Amino acid sequence: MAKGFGSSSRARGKFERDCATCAAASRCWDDPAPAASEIRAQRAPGLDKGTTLVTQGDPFDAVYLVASGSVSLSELTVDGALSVVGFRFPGDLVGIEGWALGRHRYTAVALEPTTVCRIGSPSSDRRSGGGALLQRLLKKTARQLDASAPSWRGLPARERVAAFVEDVARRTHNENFARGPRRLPMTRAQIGSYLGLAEETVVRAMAELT
Amino acid sequence: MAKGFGSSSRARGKFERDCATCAAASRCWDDPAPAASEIRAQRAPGLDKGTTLVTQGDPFDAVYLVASGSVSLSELTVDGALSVVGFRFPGDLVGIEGWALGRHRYTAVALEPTTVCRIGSPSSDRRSGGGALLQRLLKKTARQLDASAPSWRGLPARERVAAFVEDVARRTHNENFARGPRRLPMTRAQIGSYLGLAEETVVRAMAELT
DNA sequence: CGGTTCTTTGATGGCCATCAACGCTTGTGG
DNA sequence: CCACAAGCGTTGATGGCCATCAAAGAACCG
Repeated sequence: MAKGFGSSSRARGKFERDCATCAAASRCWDDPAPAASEIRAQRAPGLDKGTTLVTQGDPFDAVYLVASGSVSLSELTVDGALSVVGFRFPGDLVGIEGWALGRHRYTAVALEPTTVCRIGSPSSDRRSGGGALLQRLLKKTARQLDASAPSWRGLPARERVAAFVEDVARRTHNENFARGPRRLPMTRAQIGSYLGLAEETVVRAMAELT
Repeated sequence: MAKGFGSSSRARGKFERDCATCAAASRCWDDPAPAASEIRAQRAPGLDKGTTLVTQGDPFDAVYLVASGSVSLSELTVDGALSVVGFRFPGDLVGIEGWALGRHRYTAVALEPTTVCRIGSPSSDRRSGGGALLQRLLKKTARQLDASAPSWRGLPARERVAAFVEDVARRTHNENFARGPRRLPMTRAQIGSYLGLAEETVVRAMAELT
C-alpha cells in the first residue's frame, strides 16, 4: 500500500493548480518553496459562510488546505451535544485526522467566505515528489499537533479567553481583535464551546480585556 | 531538502533492529506489517522510572516510539509552572511535535521502567521505503492529533476523570484500573495537571467511580 | 418591519480550587 | 530493626469563580 490517499484517478478539473505558481504558496508551505509540479492542488470554488466542507462520518477522501477565510471544526459528542473542537485559518490543514480512521472525525464549516485547496493523491509511488509532499504534510501535521496542546488548561476564564484571542491573532496575522466587536469570525458561543466555558462567561471575559 | 530528520550518518549501533523481525511490531505499526529492512529502529537500553528521555528545548534529532512502559509529556509554561501535556503508551510516538520547530517542545519522562525505539533517518531520498515510513509516521501523527482532541472539554470533574481512566485503559489494553490503588502509572497530581483539575478533586472523583 | 441570530447584563446557586492536616508507602542510613 | 524523611494519597472546611436561568438590547436579512 504505497498508494497515497485520495482517488488518484480523479480527472484534473479546471481548478487544478500547481502550488509552485500560486502567489500564496508561502503561507501554505514551509521553507523551500514547492518546485514546479511538486504539489498539485485543486482550488475549490469559494465557500459561502455556513457552507459545510466535510461532514463528520463521511469517508475520508482528501485533505484540505485553507487558502483564505476560516473554518470551524465541530464534533457530535456521545451526549448529542455539538461541541467545537478547533478552528482553522489560512495555511492550516483540515481533515488529516480522518486518514487513519478512514472517515472524517469532524464537521468543518466555513465561518466566513472561504476558499480551500483540495490535496488529493500525492502519487508517492510514482515520482520522488511524493515523499516530499508526505514530508511537508507530516511537518504540517506535527506543527498542528504542537499547537493543539492547549496552553490554557487549568487557567481561569479570563486568561483563557485572552490566550485564545492572542492565538487567533497570531494565526491570522491580525492584531486588531481587541477593538471593535465582531472582528472575530466565530461566535461567542463557539468560543465558549471550544474553551469549555459558557457563552456569557466569554462575553464577560472579553469585556474585561481592556 | 528531501533528507529525512535525524543524522543519517549515525553508525548502526548494536541496538539497531529491523522492525520486520520485532515480535511487537504489530503494536507499533499499522495494517501492513513492515517489510524487511523497511524500518530500522534503535532499541534504547531500558529506562528506569524517572529517567528523562528528551528535554524541552533540546535540538530535535529523532523521534521515539514507546515499546513498553509509559511516558509523561510535560511543559514549562510561561508562569514557571510545570504542567503535564499528555501521556504516551506502547505504540505511541514521542517527539514528533518538535520536528517543525527544530527543538523538542516537551520534556518526556519515564513513568515506570520503559523501553523505547529511536527512529532516525527514514532515508527518504534513497529507497522507495522512505516514502512508506513517512506515510506510516504521518498516519500515526494524524491518529495522535485525533486522540489529542479532548473529549472531556467542559465536562464536570467526575466525568472528566472517568473519561481519562477509560482512555488510559483503552490505550494500554488494560481494563483493570478501577480496582486496586496505584494501578495507574502516573500520580494523581499529574492527572490533575493534565485534566486541569486539582489533585484533591481527582482523588475525590476516583473514589466515586464505584 | 418582523423574524432570527448573536450579544449583553443581572441574580443565584453549586462545583471545585485552595488551604490545612493526617495516614500510608517507600527508601535510606544508623 | 528502627527512626527519619520524602513523596504520594486521602479527607474535611471554606470561599470564590463560573454555569445556569432569565430577559432584553443589537445586528442582520428577507
